[in-house]
Amino acid sequence: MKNRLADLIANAVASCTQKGLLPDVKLPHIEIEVPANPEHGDYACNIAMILASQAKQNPRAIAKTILENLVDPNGLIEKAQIAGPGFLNFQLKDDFWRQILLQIQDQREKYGCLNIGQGKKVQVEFVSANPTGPLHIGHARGAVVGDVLSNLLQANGYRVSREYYINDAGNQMNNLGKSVLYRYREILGEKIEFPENCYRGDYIKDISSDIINKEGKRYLTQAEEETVPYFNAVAGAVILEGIKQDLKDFGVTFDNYFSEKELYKENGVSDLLSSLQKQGFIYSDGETLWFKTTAYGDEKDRVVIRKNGDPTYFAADIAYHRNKFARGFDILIDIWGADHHGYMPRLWAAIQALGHDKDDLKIILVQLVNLLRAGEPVAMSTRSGEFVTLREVLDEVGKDAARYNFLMRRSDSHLDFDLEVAKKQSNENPVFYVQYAHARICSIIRMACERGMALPAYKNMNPSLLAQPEERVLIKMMARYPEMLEGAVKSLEVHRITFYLNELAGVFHSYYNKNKVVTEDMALSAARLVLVDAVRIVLENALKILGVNAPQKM
RNA sequence: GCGCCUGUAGCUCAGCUGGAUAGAGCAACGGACUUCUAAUCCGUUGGCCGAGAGUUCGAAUCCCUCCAGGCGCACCA
Repeated sequence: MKNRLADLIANAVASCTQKGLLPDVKLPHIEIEVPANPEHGDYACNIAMILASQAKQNPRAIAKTILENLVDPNGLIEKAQIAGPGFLNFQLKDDFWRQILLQIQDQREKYGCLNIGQGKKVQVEFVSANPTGPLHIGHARGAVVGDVLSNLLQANGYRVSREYYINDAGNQMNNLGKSVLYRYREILGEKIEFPENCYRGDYIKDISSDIINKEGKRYLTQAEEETVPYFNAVAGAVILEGIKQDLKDFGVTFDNYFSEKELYKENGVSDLLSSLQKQGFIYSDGETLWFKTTAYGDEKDRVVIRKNGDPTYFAADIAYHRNKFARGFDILIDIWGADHHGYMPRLWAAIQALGHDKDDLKIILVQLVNLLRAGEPVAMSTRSGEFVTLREVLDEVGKDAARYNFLMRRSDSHLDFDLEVAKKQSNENPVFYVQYAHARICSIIRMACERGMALPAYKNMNPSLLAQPEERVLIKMMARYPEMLEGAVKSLEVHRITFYLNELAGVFHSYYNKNKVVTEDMALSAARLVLVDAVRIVLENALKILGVNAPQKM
């Protein structure tokens, strides 16, 4: 829609320059926007003001020249005028707007989706929580953002792979094994003092008891160095299974779980280091190996091999990202908790050293979640075991409300998540507002069927009966859907979908309260049924991207 | 001390990448169910866009300087 108008204007400007009415100016990107004030028409363009300084002419005069040379072969434009400092305001023909309905009915679940990605391969890595404990509410936000972003890109022409990186090779796994062992001993009667770095949650006890039930007390006598690695493996596997199950119930699935351990097995880290060494990015200070990340703007160089000979987490992470690129992805997207932001410059430095563009790796920071219960903050810490798990949130507020809540803010703004509010089935909870709109439309269509009015095909209704101003507003709102999706894809901002949905649902509810869809007037009813069904389709399409259910009844 | 994020209505937040008179939701107040679902709608109240200077036709948006809050600044992950 916007694009077709932009083309007309571009042609008009070109023809003006050709005729010498305008100096030969460089044509800037033509911005078409939807004016906030409906009196300013359906679309507005600021081109005349942009050109004013280059052309050294009064913007209103330029606007006039452009309008005089505007050719509209398909008759889109009802009215065009110059306003304010030099805006071009356009009102499109009603017929043109009504064609949107045809398009929606025609494309159904595909309506709104554009082939922006053109088949590019993109990998989205998210969650990637250490398997040392169940997922908590902080992980949940990243999970939803990653999942919805993947859905969004997939719907718009990208080939998307979702991946979870399992940090199963670091110290924290040892601490996990130890924690299980200490609980094991404790249950079997020993008195234990827990070190600082051990995990205290009840899930550790469960794993310990389970080992006792299956294998008895034989690990009491075995040397700790032998037991811990085994307990690591057992606990890691149990916890990872739990994580997968929680995610699945949250509507989040992955194409691939990538193990850090596997990376080492395949010499990914040592290969990486030797190749960086050849390129001259590695130097030694006698005890440790350093990576010259300052060569690409990092504030200081980073250690890759420690004094004790072990590679750092960073070394493994570079190897991991090299591995990702080697798998043929055109774009990598990492979704991180905002507390890791300090890590970005060094990773960007690393991928540039590997010969990639900084833009090939997009990093989305998701701010931490302040968990509240009835306005009171809830303290959380994985080590102490005091946290609200994703499981508990799912059980308490449900999948749809939880997901929607995480999508109502830009990901880089802090989010207050109040359990009491989220589980209320009331107007404080916007997810129901949107779902209700969908259910209402389904209900109308059901009612129409009962009265013997099956949903008519678009071609069998008379679109010019949709003459109410609210109907025009609804149609314009639906016409904006593809534009909104495009913006969300380009900015990688999924919250825009939620805001759009709230607005669309609002416009519909308002229409519903003012106009009756199914009446004695068969022709009018048919037209309105097609209209509201189009709204239903758009709601359903958008909710599907959010991974939120679109109910037939509420 | 350095870096990143945030600061917009009483509260929680949008603001389409520089546009026209800054918008929603919640809260408060007043109205609308004999009606296709009142989980809804209609109306009213509410603003020095943290502060100051700058860039230009035009700034909540961009540059600079402050102020406040959050988060980082490991041979942890």
